Amino acid sequence: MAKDKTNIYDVAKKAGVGIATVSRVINNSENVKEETREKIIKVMNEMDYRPSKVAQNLAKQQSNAIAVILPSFVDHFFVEVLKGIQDTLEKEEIDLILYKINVDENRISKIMDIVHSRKVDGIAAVTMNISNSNYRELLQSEMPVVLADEKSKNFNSIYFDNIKGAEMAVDYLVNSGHQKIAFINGNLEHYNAQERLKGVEKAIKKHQLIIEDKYIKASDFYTEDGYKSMQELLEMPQSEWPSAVSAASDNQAIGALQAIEERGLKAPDDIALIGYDNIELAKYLKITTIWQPMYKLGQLTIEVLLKEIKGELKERFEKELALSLIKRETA
Amino acid sequence: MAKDKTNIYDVAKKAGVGIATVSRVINNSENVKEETREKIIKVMNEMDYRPSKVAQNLAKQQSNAIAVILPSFVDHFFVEVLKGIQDTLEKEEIDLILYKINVDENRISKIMDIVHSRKVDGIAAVTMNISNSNYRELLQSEMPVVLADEKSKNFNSIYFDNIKGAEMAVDYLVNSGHQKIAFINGNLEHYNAQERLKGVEKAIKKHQLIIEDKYIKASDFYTEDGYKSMQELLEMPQSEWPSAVSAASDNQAIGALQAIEERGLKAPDDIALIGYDNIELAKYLKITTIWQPMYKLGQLTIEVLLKEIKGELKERFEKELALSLIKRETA
DNA sequence: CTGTTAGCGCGTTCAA
DNA sequence: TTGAACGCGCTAACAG
Repeated sequence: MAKDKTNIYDVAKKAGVGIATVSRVINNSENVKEETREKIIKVMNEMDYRPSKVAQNLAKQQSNAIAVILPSFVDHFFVEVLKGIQDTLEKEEIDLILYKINVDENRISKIMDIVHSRKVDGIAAVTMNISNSNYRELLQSEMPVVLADEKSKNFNSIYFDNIKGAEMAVDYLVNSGHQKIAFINGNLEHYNAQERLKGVEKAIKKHQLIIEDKYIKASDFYTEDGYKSMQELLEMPQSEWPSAVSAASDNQAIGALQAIEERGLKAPDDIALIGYDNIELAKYLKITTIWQPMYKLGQLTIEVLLKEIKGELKERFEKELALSLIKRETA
Repeated sequence: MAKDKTNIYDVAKKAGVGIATVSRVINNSENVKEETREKIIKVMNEMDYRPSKVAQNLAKQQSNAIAVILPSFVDHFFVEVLKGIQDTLEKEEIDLILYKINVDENRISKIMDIVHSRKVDGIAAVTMNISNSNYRELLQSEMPVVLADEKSKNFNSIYFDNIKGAEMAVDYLVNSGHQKIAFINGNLEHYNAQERLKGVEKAIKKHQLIIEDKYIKASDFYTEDGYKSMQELLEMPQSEWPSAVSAASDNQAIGALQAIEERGLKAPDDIALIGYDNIELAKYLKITTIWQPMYKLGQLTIEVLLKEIKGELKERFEKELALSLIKRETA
């Protein structure tokens, strides 16, 4: 195979200098005579030469790229986080390699694959629940890591208080006069779902109410899950219907809303409904919800990761992002 | 800096073989005695060795990664395309590097940066309007490229018929009895917007109607643009209001819907509204729209790109994906 | 200021 | 079946 890409030797030869000097101008080193620099730049342009990132990576032992690991591309929550990530990354000259790891896969193992590939300088893992697994290997690898949407004592982490969020939702419903409240939760394998259940129970207890098991649903965080759960609720005799429903995600709330409207009912008149996340859809569907600042989560995650990569982070970073209730029309 | 990563030499030494043999088992070469292979695998596991992708890339002159270039992370259109891309890529062991190129940037130049970086084996460029620019350099680079949402005679391309789509929308409105139709277009710098305008004009002419300039708006494809355009329309005397509006994107349609409802009006009773794209939001907001199969676009794009990379594509690939009208409640 | 040389970690002939 | 040696393209001492 004839070599077709011009390399640093070609440039050096044509410019009549050594490759080190060419390398110096590539890397904007100070110690190059202005005259020489200009000449080399001229030659590089003539030959349309650009250094091979791959070779640079190998030599420098760094890649100018980070990995972003997501559990899903479907969920608007993650899309919003991704926006924050991308916008922040755009300012730097750093590539974004996107990985999706499904819930049923061995997360740590997959992440270690990424670590060992040397393709990235750091990893942002979103909602990966690493902390409960055998993360030692990852820790020891000394790869810069930031966990987003997950609290951790061992890694940098930026997270929300799920207990508080769920509690806020129920508080709001109770303060609006509701007593019979149902909770449509996500999959309890998710730590976030467990926490939110705790928050609901805490609030219920605080208000000296009780919540029967039949009012607690748990499937997954998606729209269809919310739809089904709401249907089940509405299949009960009307006298047993909850007067308000709290969903663990806006996606579920949207599904629930569908189920409500299909019955000819309305939120909040017949059944009040509150979501969780504040995805864009919630705004247009006017769903009252708990706002998790996802964009900011992505933004901050990258800022911290970049600092860690540059060695500017002196100690483990840990931060809780504040939640807030967005009052709209469904509750 | 002490070397901390175990490399192929470490493995070879510990296993008492040459690095070539280790390399052979890494790459599943046939010509290795079973006994030797097992021993090497054992050692690799013990040392938790994994080959450096970067070094492999440099040696093999390929990267097992592709670039996906998008104009935006915000737009649901692109998110949907991205889903199709990711799902298709997931089956292969190929990394996805995401690039965003803004409209005001020199696209070809940016793309050539990616080409020369050697970080990817192929490029999927979505809605990049490469064909009108000076693409020769890209063509000559022989980098596998697929253009998505853009028709091209020089690159593999998968696209929609924008003229037909806009025409379908207007046809539908006219057939529903509307005569005074407004068109909220995207930025005319986009080829797609130009085409859609043509489609509208074609349909109007076909039905022997006329469309006054004041009924043709052009800003950008986003929600706020649709909102503003609709506001302008509604600022005219009520007698001059269009009875139906066709928007060039669902985002615009959503904004337009907002403007309509804020005035206490309803679609379709007061003003009929049809969108374009069929993003998820449109479904929940019950917006009648023209469906561009975005997911399929992403899927097919990657399939073609992978074939091209593998050298299985004998000739330039070109395909138009069919549009369809999704009737819902706003028109 | 500049050139030589030795890596970076792996793939791949070419002999053996 | 195997191993030695060279090449991939570039960076980083080191010497000059």
